[in-house]
Amino acid sequence: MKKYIPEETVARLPVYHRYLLSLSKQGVKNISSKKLANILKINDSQVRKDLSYFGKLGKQGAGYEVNSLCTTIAKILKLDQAQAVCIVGMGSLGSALAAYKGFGQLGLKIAAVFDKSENKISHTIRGHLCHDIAKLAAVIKSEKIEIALLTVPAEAAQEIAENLVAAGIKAILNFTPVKLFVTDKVMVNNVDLAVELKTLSFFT
Amino acid sequence: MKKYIPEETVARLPVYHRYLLSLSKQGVKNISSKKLANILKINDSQVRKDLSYFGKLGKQGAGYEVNSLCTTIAKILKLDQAQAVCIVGMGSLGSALAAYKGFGQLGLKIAAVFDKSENKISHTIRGHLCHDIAKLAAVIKSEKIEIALLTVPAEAAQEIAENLVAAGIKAILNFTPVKLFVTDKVMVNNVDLAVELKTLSFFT
DNA sequence: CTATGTGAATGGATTCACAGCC
DNA sequence: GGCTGTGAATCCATTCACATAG
Repeated sequence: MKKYIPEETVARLPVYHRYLLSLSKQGVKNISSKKLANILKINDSQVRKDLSYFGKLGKQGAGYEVNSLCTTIAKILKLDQAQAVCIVGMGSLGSALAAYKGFGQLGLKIAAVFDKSENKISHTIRGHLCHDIAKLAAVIKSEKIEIALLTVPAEAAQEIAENLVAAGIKAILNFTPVKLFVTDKVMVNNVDLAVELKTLSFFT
Repeated sequence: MKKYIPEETVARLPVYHRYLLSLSKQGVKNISSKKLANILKINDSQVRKDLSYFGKLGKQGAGYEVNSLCTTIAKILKLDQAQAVCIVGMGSLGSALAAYKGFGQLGLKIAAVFDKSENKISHTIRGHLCHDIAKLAAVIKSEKIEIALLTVPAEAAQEIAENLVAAGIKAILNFTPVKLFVTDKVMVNNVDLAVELKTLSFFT
């Protein structure tokens, strides 16, 4: 078990988990790093090094036991814990996310959604009661929310991010095109469709 | 002008462009790599190195001229060209993307949308006539489409990606959780919400 | 003999540091 | 003085290669 784990490694864990789950359903008992790597089109020592950050999970000569590895990764990623998340900003993207069925499988639960608009507050959107964004801190604390999906307009992003941090949020998935400036104790991941699309068009 | 440009550099260009555009609107004439870097929370020599891949764009002692740099980046990213894109798979995500207003600003135009379902084909979805996915190749060729957004179910992803490549697509933005196996002449970028969310929950 | 776990080597992006120009 | 452009140095993830275990 190492102290420092590269973010790239953590980002591959969900991929390993997804494939191990399907192997498990197919009744496969064991798999080698080489086979796993071939399927995922990566290097086999990458698989071994990634997994070794979390202990000696395999058996020399035999490979990795599918079910137990799957469970171990699920624990590492806290897929067994039903973590509370909130969605801040109920525009078209926020609403679409609120309707996303996959949260449960990911060990996540939408515990609150927020907007500042009068005609959304206190209404139910995609099955979730919309709170006034002014009550962000109170709801985040009472619901013990640690992860926020930020889907507000760009102009509001930085200020609301600061409110989220002050309220005790530990991680933000930022869908706005703004580079958020927050303490590095808070993890920020960015999903920026415009960047993805523009980058692609360079390569055509 | 160098031969090889790191993908990371290309991914930062849209970010530079977005900020330069807002500076331009504010009437700012010049900016130094240091100021730009401070705003974007990156290193100033990173900014200079990135830009230097595309020529000597700045002036020593004076920095970069905002408007001309903005235009130069727009050209590099082909934002001035109205490239044709298609969306393959008109489920909830595909439909949400079809409704996205930002394509025009990005120099992109939705030239076609596809689905295989009888009750979508030949219907108009979010203002776009839905084509039969069986006619993928013909429409891609006639509309000169080079970029595809892939929003089909996971099971179908690899097969359809192969069809897209065969039809002459140059870049795929892959929203499915499947690692696509295609010739490396085709650029593939992945947007995987499940990976983003699971990665975040590790860090809480 | 098979396959893991890991130190060493590699490769590529980031950062430093400074020569050169305004 | 101020600031760019860039070779050199550094940092860090990936890959290699092998000692070790089953």
